[in-house]
Amino acid sequence: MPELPEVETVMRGLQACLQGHVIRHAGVHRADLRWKLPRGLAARLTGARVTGFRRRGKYMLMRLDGGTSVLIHLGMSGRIVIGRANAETAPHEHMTLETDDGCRIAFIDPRRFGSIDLVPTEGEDSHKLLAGLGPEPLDRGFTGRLLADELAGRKTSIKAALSDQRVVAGLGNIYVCEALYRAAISPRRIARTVVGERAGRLVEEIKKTLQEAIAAGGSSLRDYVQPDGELGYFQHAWKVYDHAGEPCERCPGAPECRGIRRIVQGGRSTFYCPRMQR
DNA sequence: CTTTAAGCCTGCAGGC
DNA sequence: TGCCTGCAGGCTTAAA
Repeated sequence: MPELPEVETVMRGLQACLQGHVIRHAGVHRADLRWKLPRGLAARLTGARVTGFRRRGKYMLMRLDGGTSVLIHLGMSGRIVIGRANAETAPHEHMTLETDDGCRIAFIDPRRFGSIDLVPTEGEDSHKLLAGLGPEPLDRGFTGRLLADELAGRKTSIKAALSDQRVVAGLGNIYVCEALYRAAISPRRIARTVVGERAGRLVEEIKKTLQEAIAAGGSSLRDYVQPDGELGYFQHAWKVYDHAGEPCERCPGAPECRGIRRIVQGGRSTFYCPRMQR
C-alpha cells in the first residue's frame, strides 16, 4: 500500500532524524521478511554515520559512511515509527535503530512483504531490485513521449501497464486509479493506444496527483501513518479509489452517468467512471 | 518478447 | 461472542 508518495513521506521523516547522525545501536529481531535479511546487517549499521537518502520508485536508500547503502522496501504493510530511545517494543518490530541523540527508529511490518538489503553505494542502481525499474514519474524527463514509448507494443490494459514498475516506477493501485480518472482515460483502454496528447495529459495528471499526495503526507489506509504517527490525509482527496457506487464529480447532472464503478483487473480492484473515462 | 496466475503474509470486515 | 471466508496488493517466479 505504500506507494511513491507514502515512501517519499517516510523517507523525509527518516532523513529528519537520521541524516548526519551516528547509529549507536541496531537490532534485527526477525530476519525472515520478503527475503532473508542480509547477514551482518546489524553489525554494518552499528556505529555507522548516515550520510544521505534517496528514493527510487517505492524503494528507499539510506546511505552510510563507508560506502554502503541500506535498501528498504515497505511492501504492503511496512511502517517506520520514530520515537525516543526508551520506547516500548511494538508488535512486528523487525528492526530497530537508535541514534546518538536518543532517537529510536522501528521498522514494523505485520505482513512481512517488505525487505531490507545492503548494496554498495557506488552502483546502487545495479541492485537486482532496482535495475529493471522504469522512469521516475516526477523527473523532468518523464514526458508523454517517453510514456508512449514505454507503452508501445503493450496489449494489456493501461491500468495494468501503469501498475508495472518497469513501465514507470512508484505507482500502485490507488494512484493509478486516481491519475486515470483525472486524465479521463479508461483503465480498460489498451496500453499501446495511449499516445500523443492523451499520453501527455496522463503524464501531467500522474505528476500532479503524486505531488499533491506528497504535500498531504500520503494516503492513510489501514496500516499507513507517517513516521511521526501523523496520518497522511490524501485519502480525503481520492475521487474514485474506494468510492464505488458514489456519483462521479466530473459528470454533473448527466443522467447516463451511473457513478463510480468497481471492476477487477488482474485480480485487483479498479475504480473508474465508465461514462467519462475513455 | 509479452502476459497471466500463483504464492507469499497478516489483519480486518462481513456473514452466519 | 466467535468462527470462517474473502479481501487487501507489491513483487517474484514460473508457465503459457
